[in-house]
Amino acid sequence: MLAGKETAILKTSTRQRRPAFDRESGVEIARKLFHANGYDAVGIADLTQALGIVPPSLYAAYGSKLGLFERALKSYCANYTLPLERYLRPDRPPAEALTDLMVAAARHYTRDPEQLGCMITEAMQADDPKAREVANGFARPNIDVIRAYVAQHAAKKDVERITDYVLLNLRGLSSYARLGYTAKKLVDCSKTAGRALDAEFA
Amino acid sequence: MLAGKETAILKTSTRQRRPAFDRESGVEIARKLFHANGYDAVGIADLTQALGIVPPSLYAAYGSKLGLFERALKSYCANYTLPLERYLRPDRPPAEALTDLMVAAARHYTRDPEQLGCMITEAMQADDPKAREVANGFARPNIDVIRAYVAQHAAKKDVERITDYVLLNLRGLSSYARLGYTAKKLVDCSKTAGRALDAEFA
DNA sequence: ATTTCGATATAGTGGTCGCTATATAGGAAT
DNA sequence: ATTCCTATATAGCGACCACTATATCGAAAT
Repeated sequence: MLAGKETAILKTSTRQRRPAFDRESGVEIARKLFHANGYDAVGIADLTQALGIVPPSLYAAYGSKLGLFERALKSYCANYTLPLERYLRPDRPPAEALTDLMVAAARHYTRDPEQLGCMITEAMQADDPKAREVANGFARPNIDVIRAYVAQHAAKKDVERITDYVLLNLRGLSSYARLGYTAKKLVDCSKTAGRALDAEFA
Repeated sequence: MLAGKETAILKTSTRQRRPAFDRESGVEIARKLFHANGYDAVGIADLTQALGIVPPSLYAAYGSKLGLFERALKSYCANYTLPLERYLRPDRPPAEALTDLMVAAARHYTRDPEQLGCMITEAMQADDPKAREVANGFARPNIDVIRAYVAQHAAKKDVERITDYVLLNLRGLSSYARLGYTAKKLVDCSKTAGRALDAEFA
């Protein structure tokens, strides 16, 4: 290689060098972007611009777009999901607890107009198969918590059906939140959905 | 321009010319592709390959990707959606009719593993805003049919809430169908959802 | 003071996106 | 037979995609 002389042409005076950026706060910024727009719709350019860095820094820090997304989802799970246990206390009437959970989800999913819906739920529907897989991994523990709670209160043959029903409504709430439905409308939907649970657990 | 001579270099012997393609069957092929994969995930290259044509033919025939998608959705609405009127007969018990509708949707959305869910519902969640707008246009009449049916049987103050609940469950069914849930699971969800309607209309 | 090493910078990779400028083929009209 | 007109063909547009080869900077270690 005789590249030594050529590369020396680079002007050294105009190069601006920033201090190393904070990777944790970078994850938070990425989380907001991914939550607001979805995995597919957020590009590397969007991310680097929002983080105030250039692509190589992003790849050095997070490995790939998917790697950054995974960290963003992890942060979401740790700090921004509904506290399921707060609603699903083992001694509560189950229909009431599950209804409260859905009502809380309705409010949670519409809390911030730039963070509508459930980030995990929406990511499970991404076009990118790897992003879906990551999202499924984060969803599973939460699903298991709900199923385990239902299993404590329903006949064995009904557990899967009731769990599916609750999950399906949560997914509907997330989708409708993203479509712009108001908190009131979604809360009404949750309460209506709860009436089926009243009947199931009567 | 002195391009006359240069372009004469094109070999005229190897050019294969196909007969004009059938635009209506092209729409059907596109409908399947869009339904199976979603608007965003289907590219012009996928479409032209499936139709056996080259891009300029596609644009001459349909104007744009969005134009073709619009025709595909129109075909879907005309020939492949649930016949709402068949379930929502004005003289039926409303909880029964709406439950039947949801059960039928559960089966309909899982009928063909390559055409899972409702094409309109899914398109309303596309990343492309124009595709969403088109989908909303096709969704509205169907929503109105359901709302009008509910309005015939429920108190005025409950119409919107019950309609939203049914629509939210239909959306959930479509999403879960696409995630691979079996027809049986979705039918169970529909029946469970129906129990809320039993209570509402009691 | 010198070396080392990690994090930044510039600049660009090959690939795909939706879309089109231009030319040629073939049938219909004259 | 010549002229149109339409629908095809080749070839490629500029923009964006996720990602990276390479160089230089700056601080820590020696």
